[in-house]
Amino acid sequence: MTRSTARKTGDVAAAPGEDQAAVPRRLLQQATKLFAKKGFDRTSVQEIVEAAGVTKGAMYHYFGSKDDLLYEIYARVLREQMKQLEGVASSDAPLRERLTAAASDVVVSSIDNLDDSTIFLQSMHQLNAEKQKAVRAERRRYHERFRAMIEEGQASGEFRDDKPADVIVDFFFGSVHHLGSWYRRGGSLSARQIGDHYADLLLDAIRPPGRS
Amino acid sequence: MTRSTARKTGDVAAAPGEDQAAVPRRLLQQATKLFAKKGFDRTSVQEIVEAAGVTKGAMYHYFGSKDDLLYEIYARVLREQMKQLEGVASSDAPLRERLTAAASDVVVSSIDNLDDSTIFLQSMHQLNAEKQKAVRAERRRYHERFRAMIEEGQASGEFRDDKPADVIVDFFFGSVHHLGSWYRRGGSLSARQIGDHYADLLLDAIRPPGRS
Amino acid sequence: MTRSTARKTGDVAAAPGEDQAAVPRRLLQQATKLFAKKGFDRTSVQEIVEAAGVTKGAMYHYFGSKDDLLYEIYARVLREQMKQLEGVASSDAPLRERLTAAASDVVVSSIDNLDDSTIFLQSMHQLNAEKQKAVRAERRRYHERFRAMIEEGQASGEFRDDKPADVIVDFFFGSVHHLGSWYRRGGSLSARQIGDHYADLLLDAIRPPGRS
Amino acid sequence: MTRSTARKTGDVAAAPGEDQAAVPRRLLQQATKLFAKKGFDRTSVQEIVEAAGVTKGAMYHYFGSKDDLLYEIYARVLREQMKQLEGVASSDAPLRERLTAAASDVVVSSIDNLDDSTIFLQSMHQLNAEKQKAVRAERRRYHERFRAMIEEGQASGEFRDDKPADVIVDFFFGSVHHLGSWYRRGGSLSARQIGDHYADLLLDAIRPPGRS
DNA sequence: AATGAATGAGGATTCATTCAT
DNA sequence: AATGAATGAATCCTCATTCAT
Repeated sequence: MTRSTARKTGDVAAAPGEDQAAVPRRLLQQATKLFAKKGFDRTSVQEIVEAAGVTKGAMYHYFGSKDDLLYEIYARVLREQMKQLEGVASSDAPLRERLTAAASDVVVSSIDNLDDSTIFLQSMHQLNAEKQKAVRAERRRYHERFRAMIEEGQASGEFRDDKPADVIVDFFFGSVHHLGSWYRRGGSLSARQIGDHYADLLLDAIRPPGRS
Repeated sequence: MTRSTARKTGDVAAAPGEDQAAVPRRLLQQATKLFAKKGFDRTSVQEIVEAAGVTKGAMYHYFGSKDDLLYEIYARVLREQMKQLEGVASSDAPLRERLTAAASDVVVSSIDNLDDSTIFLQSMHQLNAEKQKAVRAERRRYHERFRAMIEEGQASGEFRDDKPADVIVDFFFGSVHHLGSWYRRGGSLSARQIGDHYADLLLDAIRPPGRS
Repeated sequence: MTRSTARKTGDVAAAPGEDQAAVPRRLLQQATKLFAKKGFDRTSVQEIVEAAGVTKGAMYHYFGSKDDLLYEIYARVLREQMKQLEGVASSDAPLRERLTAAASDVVVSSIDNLDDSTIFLQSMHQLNAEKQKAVRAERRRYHERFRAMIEEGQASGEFRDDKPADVIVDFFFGSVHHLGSWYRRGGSLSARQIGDHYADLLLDAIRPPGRS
Repeated sequence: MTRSTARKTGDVAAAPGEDQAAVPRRLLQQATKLFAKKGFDRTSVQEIVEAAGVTKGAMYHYFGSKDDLLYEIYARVLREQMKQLEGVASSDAPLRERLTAAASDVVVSSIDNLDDSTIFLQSMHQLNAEKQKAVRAERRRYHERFRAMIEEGQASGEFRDDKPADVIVDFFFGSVHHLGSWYRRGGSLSARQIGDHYADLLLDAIRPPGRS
């Protein structure tokens, strides 16, 4: 997402909305790319503003700090993934279908936004304490929503209940968060194929023992 | 100008604890602790040497750079896990037992060295290119050894073969590497219990479809 | 991020002397003085910025490195001497007059900027490879322009041709570059007197044998 | 000189004299090479002792400091050139022959020991004050001996006396000291050829005006 | 005569951030 | 809304030298 390639100013007076937004968005885009590539601490504010074609002053006009940039990146991803999960989880499809879709979707969206996944993996602990707490809280909400589906299946007997649901959730999201460390675009498997494989592995792993 | 293994002046008398430990070992210990807690980039050499009770000069006497410290930490973990895997994988137990043991063991050892796992997760990309390559190469060897067991089972029909073995390996090791981001000592589950759960989940995930 | 020529806030009022001078110029001035006095390696960036009354950050705002400072010093001298030489060499005075003037002028300008001469002598090899190459290239152009005059006279029979022109050039510029190591202001001879002596010595040294 | 290539220990007990001396000599040799190549400040004691195949302790056993090393290099060159000059200058050959020989010889010996020339040029000011004074004093004695010959000729009318003798001396030795900055072994001219050219240029430069 | 571990002071450089304009 | 000069603290690393053995 957020692909929005380089709209140059053009009509200065008219259409103010988009161009106005362009600077913060460009900053976020470039910051994402750079944080993913070099890590948060190894990326200087100077590099970010240069990549975005603005000056430092402009950046500090829109963002309070470098931390803020990272936080905004997280917040957006979190927001989107949460929205997606809620959509799927609360549909009235059968549980197995909902869980499969949720699992596959989060893989696909992680791959579509590989940079964000990478940053999540590597840079979260570099946020200041307060923001880190906020991110963790939001992530927990996400996990809880996901876990609820598993617990639902454990209660109904559809899923094995000899393993704590949160161990299963952490097991699965570990895999998901690590996609950035090995998945390379242009490989032989598409994002959706990986998503389906991962969803299958998860669903099969939690079949009740003795059931096919 | 590194290495200098084991000086041991002959049990000097008093203070048997940390102070006794050789300087390089103390440095590695403290660096591991700090890197895990604050991240590689956020940890200064000054902090490390203070924690280890030596001077900067001493550190640079034994290690060529801060990078080296990180590299040595990786190298040790990698070496140990590889040794462990080789022991288990080449035993003459049945395949499922071998894979179960290998999976459970790597979880247990990751938990026993939680700091190392955390560092692995967060800091590998901060190594310089050359060392990063060396670490990746070693890690690949490890994955390949693990994957060989899965392929063995796929060939014999013991494991499903509708998923590429390396997808399965990455799926599983994603989970393993993430232990550091959620497991807290003193929780309700022991390292071995987590290990067994993870091994079960893996083994069940790769049962051939339609088999219990 | 260098250059920033001439700010001049509008003659602020008091203190017309050094304080007024733009930051980059003050830095260059003090660096020249210090490099000449103590050598490039023995001069710390700290000393330079203190002498210039600015902070380290300010210096790195204008110059990419300590090397850059040295390079700029060279570049300015080289530029000026080249301009001077070109003016003299391409006039339509007789060859001997042109060469005499060029020789005398380069001595006078070396003495007028004794610090620069000293630095040239002592510090060029401390520049990084790339910049050193640039300086050498420029210096070679200078020497070639000078040599061309000598070759012109060798061709016309005005100067001896039993010695390679470039040996003569190196012979003479060795003397010139060494001025900084012995000439002291306030001695009995003025810069112009030295210049005339040196020019005479050169011109007489290259008279054709058997001619007064 | 000081070529003395690598006599390996061999007979340990016997012939103690030479091997004993070998360590300091090797240190001096390697230091000379390194100082010439990288400059005094850019050369670390570590590099020197490694090149010489000894340890730091050994070096500090023989030399009080890094400065000492540099000083010894100077002292040796100075001693040798002075001896050579005295030999030539006090012979009973005609003055012009003596001066020609002295000039040519100092060029040849500078080229034969190009490293020492380079060091002289670049590193003298990096000695501590006291040693620097000693070196300057010795060099002055050398110049004075050389100047005496010129003054002798000025008195007798053999050489021009419209230029101060010391200006002539500085003029000439500037050229000599700069040999290291342009002369490359393997060029088209031998050391002796350069020496003869330089001596000719000097002698012709100081002919009385109007005389061939 | 020689080792090599350890010191501790100092060096160049980077960087997030501020502020006058 | 935006600039860009300036800050100042922190960082990694180098090195000559010492000293117990």
